[in-house]
Amino acid sequence: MDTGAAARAEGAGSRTTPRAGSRHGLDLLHVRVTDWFTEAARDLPWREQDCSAWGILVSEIMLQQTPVVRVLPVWREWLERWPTPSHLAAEPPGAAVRHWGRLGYPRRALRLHAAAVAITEEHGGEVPATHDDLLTLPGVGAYTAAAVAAFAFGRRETVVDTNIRRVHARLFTGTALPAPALTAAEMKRAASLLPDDAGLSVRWNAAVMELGAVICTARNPVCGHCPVADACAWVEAGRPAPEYVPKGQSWAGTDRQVRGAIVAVLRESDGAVPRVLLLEAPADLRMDPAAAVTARPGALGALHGLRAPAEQLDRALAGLLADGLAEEHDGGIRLPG
DNA sequence: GATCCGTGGAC
DNA sequence: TGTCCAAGGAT
Repeated sequence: MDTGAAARAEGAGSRTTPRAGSRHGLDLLHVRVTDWFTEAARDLPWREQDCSAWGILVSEIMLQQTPVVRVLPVWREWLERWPTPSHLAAEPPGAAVRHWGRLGYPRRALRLHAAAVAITEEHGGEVPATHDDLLTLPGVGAYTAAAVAAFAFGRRETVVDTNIRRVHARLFTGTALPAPALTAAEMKRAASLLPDDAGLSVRWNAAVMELGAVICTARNPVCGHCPVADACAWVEAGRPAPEYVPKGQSWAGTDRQVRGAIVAVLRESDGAVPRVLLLEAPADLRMDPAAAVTARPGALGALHGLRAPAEQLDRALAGLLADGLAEEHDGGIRLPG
C-alpha cells in the first residue's frame, strides 16, 4: 500500500522521527482524524447512543445516494411510525413506498420493507449483527452491511463509501477523485488502514466518512479546515484537476423521469388510479404542458405535462409493475397492497 | 463491468 | 441554465 500519508503525518507531527510508513505514522493519522471528528461531528439522530440497530439500518438505506438533509425528516417519521422491523413488516409494501416520500429510488423502500419481513421471519425480529447475515437482506450490499455491523454493533469492519474513497484517493494517491468503480486495491488499502482496536476502528470509519462529507468534498473542498491537509498527497501535488470527467446522469426525457412521475401520482392517491386517467391525458392538455399542470392537480398534471410518448408511458408502467412498485387493482393501478 | 434506478439543491 | 452530486445495490 501507499503509506505516504502516514509518513507525511509523522513527518509533520514529530519531525525528529522520520520513519516512512511506520506504525507510528498511521497511529498519528488515526489520532488526528478521530480527534477532529470528536470536535466537528454533526449531531445526527442515528448517531445517538440510544439509536437502535433498526434505526441505523433505516438511515443507511435512506442515505444511499441521498443527502443527509433530505433524509432527516423522513427518517424521523419512519422511526416514529415503525419503531421496529416487525412494525414495518406488518404493513403492506405500498405503505413503505408511500411514506418514502420524495427521497428518490423508491425501490429502496420496497427492499427495506422486504428486509423488515426477513428480519421478522428469519432473525426473530432483531437486526442481524454480522456482515454475512446483513448481506443476505434485500437492499443491503457490501457497504451497508459493513456500516451497520460497525455503527450498530461496534464491529471492526472495512467500511468503504464514496466519501472514504475520495479521502483515500486524495490523501494517499494524490488524485482529485477515486477510480470510477471501487477496486480490490482500494479495499485492501482501506483494510490495512483500519485500527486494530474495534472501538477505534468504528470511530475511524465514521470520522473519515464525515471528513469526506463536510471537508474533503467532491467540489470546493475546504482544505484549510482539514486535520490532515499537511499529510495529503493531493494538496502536496497542488490539487490537480480530475483525470477523467464523470459521466453525467441524463434525466429529461428518460424512463426514470416518467417512472418517478407515475409513482408520484400513485403515492398521492389513496386507491387505484384508472389506467386511462394515468396514461392518457386529454389531447388538448397533451399539446400544452403548462395547461396540463394547471388543469390537473398535483402529480397527475406533472405527469401529463411531461408529454411522454404513449410507448414510453407503457414501458415505464410495465417496468414499475415488474419491479413491484405498482400493481393492477380493480381495473386501475396502485401502490402494492 | 456497464447500466439502470429518483430527486432536488448548489454552482 | 445545465451540469454535477449525494452514506449504493441489483442485474
